[in-house]
Amino acid sequence: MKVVRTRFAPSPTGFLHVGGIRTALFNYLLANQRGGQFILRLEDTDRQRFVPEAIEQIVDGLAWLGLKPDDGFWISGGTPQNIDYIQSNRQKSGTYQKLADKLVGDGLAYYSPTTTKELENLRLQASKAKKPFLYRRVIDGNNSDKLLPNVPIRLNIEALKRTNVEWQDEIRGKFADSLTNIEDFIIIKSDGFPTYNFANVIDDHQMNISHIIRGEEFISSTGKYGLLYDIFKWNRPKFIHLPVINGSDGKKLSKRTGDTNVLEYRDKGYLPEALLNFLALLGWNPGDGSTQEIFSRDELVKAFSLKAVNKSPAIFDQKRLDWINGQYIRQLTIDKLFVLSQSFWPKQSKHFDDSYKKAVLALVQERLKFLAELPQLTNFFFEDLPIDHKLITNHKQLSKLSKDELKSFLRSAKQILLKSDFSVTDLTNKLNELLKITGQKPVVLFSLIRIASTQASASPQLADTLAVLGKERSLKRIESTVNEV
RNA sequence: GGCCUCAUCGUCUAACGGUUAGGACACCAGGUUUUCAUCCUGGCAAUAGGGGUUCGAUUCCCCUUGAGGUCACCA
Repeated sequence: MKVVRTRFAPSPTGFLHVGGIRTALFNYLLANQRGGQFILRLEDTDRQRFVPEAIEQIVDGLAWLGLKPDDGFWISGGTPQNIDYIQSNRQKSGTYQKLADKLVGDGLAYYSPTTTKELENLRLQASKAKKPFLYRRVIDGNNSDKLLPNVPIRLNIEALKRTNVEWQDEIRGKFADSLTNIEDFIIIKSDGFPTYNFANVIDDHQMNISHIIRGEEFISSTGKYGLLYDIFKWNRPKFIHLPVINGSDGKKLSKRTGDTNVLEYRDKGYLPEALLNFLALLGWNPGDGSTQEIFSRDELVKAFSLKAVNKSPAIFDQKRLDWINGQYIRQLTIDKLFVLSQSFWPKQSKHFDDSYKKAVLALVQERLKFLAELPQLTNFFFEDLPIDHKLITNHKQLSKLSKDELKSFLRSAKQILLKSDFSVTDLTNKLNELLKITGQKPVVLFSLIRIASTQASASPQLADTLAVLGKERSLKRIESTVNEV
């Protein structure tokens, strides 16, 4: 049985987005499930669009998600590793040129001197005539025999002496492309770099890749790759084309609809396991009738199967991601959550010790969807907010009360809380006593005390909140509200 | 336009050719002694349309429609 080797082969032209991560994830899952290897290769043959920072971003993104390759390019301690998995380095060593030369020698490829401008013209004419344009050797005329400098090399389709290519997709079945639809595509560009079409086939073969899992945008060019495998008499790997992930509008991901750098999810406080869980369920489902929604990394590895991968496109649903992330946050112990939350606390929290912060965290854990929400949910625990009169005037019941009534309730509250030891149980008892004494409903009294002690529109349970705030701070806030209300 | 892919609730999806078409997110309502949230209960909501095949079609076939991909010296 052949060893399973999958690869993720991004092009360093920009940041990694959710679609790329999902592709990486499925490659990772298959390799891990079959005890194989997951490889990272850098496809940097487009020198125009090359963005050096993208390399580090890709590695950072994968590292954050825990999708570390078993082999291939990586950066460790700032030092690039296995740089022979970078196509530009392989280009330098002549890997691609050698094979292209062989094809030229065999008459299966040729140097094509037709200029870009001439090409543009031909394409324009074809589109005017409503005919598809296909590049063929005759267009070059007699020039193609001469060895010219800085000229691209094209594959000679007619010299292949065949009419079609067949190939198989593991989840979509059989495909057959007529060669009348495949032009003499460029394999080596005029700058000497291979095109993706050429390099990916050579690399996948030389790197012993067994399964190619990539986006469905490659379906229409897979026939070309099949041709190349046949020309070189190489065994083909298995092809798997994943459905696209679209934005919330059902169209291609855009800035507005979720096309964000994965590192932004890290910076917003999404947990890598949650993002992975969410992405795994976009285009895949165990399909065994189970209704499981939350999968740990190990569970995904175990349950994953190519057979259960979907064919239809999925839409990126932020709310579902938030829900899954919330589930993961709730599963965490306070200590673990505390470690993860380090960079998300509001500024004023630096004046407080860890145990206080942990107590706060325990109260907000169940309402966090992502860690960046921490400041807005907890700021009143760390600083005395100015009195916000609207909290009372906009309140259904409180707005009906006079100032004197409000003051009197707050004074009673202060009096009775003064006698509390501020444990949650005692606070609960005292607050209940207060209800009896004043004869007020909880909705009135508790709302009032909550607003006075937090000045926030929402907070955790009253007794819990007061207990964490502590006696001194709570009473001081109630007192100042009495004065200003 | 040529070639190709896809089609179940708004969204992610389940359903050996036989189910009251299931679950989850979202939304709505109620409950858990205040709010927000969590949690619980309930509700709304789908097989794109038309033909076949079959005793029986979400499922198999064809057509239509719709959505998408691709037609680069980008990947």
